[in-house]
Amino acid sequence: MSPKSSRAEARRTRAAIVEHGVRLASVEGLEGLTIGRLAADLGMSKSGVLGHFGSKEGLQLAVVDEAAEVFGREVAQRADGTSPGLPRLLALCSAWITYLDGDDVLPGGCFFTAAATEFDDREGPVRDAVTGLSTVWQHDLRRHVRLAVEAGELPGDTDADQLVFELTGQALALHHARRLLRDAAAADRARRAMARLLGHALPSPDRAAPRRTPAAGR
Amino acid sequence: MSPKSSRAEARRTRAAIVEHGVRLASVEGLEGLTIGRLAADLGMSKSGVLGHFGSKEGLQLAVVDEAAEVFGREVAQRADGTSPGLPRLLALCSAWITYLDGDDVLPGGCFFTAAATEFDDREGPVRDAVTGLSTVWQHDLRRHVRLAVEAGELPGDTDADQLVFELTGQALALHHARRLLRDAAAADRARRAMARLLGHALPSPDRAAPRRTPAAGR
DNA sequence: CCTACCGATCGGTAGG
DNA sequence: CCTACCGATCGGTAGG
Repeated sequence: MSPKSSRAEARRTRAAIVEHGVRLASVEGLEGLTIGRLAADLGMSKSGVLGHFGSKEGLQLAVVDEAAEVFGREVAQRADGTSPGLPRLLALCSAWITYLDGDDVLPGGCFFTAAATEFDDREGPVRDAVTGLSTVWQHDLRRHVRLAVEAGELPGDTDADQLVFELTGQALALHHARRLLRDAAAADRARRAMARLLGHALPSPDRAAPRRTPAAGR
Repeated sequence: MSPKSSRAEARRTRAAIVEHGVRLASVEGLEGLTIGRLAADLGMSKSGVLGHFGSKEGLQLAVVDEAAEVFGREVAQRADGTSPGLPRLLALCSAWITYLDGDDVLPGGCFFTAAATEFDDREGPVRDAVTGLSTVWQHDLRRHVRLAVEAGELPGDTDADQLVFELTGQALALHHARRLLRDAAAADRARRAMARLLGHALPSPDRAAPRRTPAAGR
């Protein structure tokens, strides 16, 4: 009866499931995410939810994809207007800290930090997806470290892998201090640590991703 | 019929449950740890297991306590023979890295790294226990940082909280790289990062905790 | 420490 | 997308 495409409606339903799923999973974990809870929250039947994914593992994989989109939107894309190399690296780290410190994106904080420890002892497609996205992010950071070295913005003897390892450590320490220990100073500590590692101050959170030239600024 | 004290037997049974529980929880998580699985693995009935703890939460708390003992034995106590201040700090960090890098202590790696992200969004006694033990460990490290500063072994303007934050980050980065990404170079990276933060090389893993003076060495 | 049991919920299927 | 259902397992209790 409805003139609207049922496929479009199905797509929207699926999107709603996945969006709520990533929120639930950020709190309860990917394994603690249940089809029944998801169905109840969305006013659907369990089989209505499951039909979009085939199995719980299919649902988990869709949620990991959605989490990657959230991370891309909240971190990677916020540095889009900056030049490759050190400026991009500083903008990425600043956005990363803002994302990890914030309460407004996902209720349980960074999905990947939680999924990493939850799945590091398992095998299978979900673990592989989490690992793959972590690797992509590290490669992204390393690429800009190398560009910064080539441009003379970082010392010539910089060990790119080591630097990315240590930056990642500060992000993980921020998650730990902010969410487990509820330390409000954690973001400042991470910011200071990363700035020292990079030899340059990080841009302030509010202006992390200027889309135009600084001439437009105050 | 048995002349042995049934209380002593009950204590041994409880210890066996808790020891296996911490191993299971290091892999499956504290929430993924189930009474039924524990009972099956130990050849007991579920109620036989549950009787020792009253509830799943009681079991979880006992497992957290056991994990603290494992950490104390594998890390803190390995530095017992060193002098307070910088030598202790270096020995603690070296033992910490060895523990995080190893596969021989718990099958799922460091219990607390996993429990921290699993429980940071929950409330209740289990979360409080995990948080408390993390805090105690950080205070322990900070104490030796301060002693090192007072002894002139670290610069006078050292920010002890900041240094502990950054050391923790390297430990977390090691867990992430070693267990999720299966990077065999992770321990070396953490070792290098911590050595730079402390301005001194870490003692080698095998001699992390000499009980006597170096004169006894080779 | 056991057997026997409880209601609730799990992931998933049949059939529409 | 639904109802109706499946066997398995969850944490926990009664009673011994």
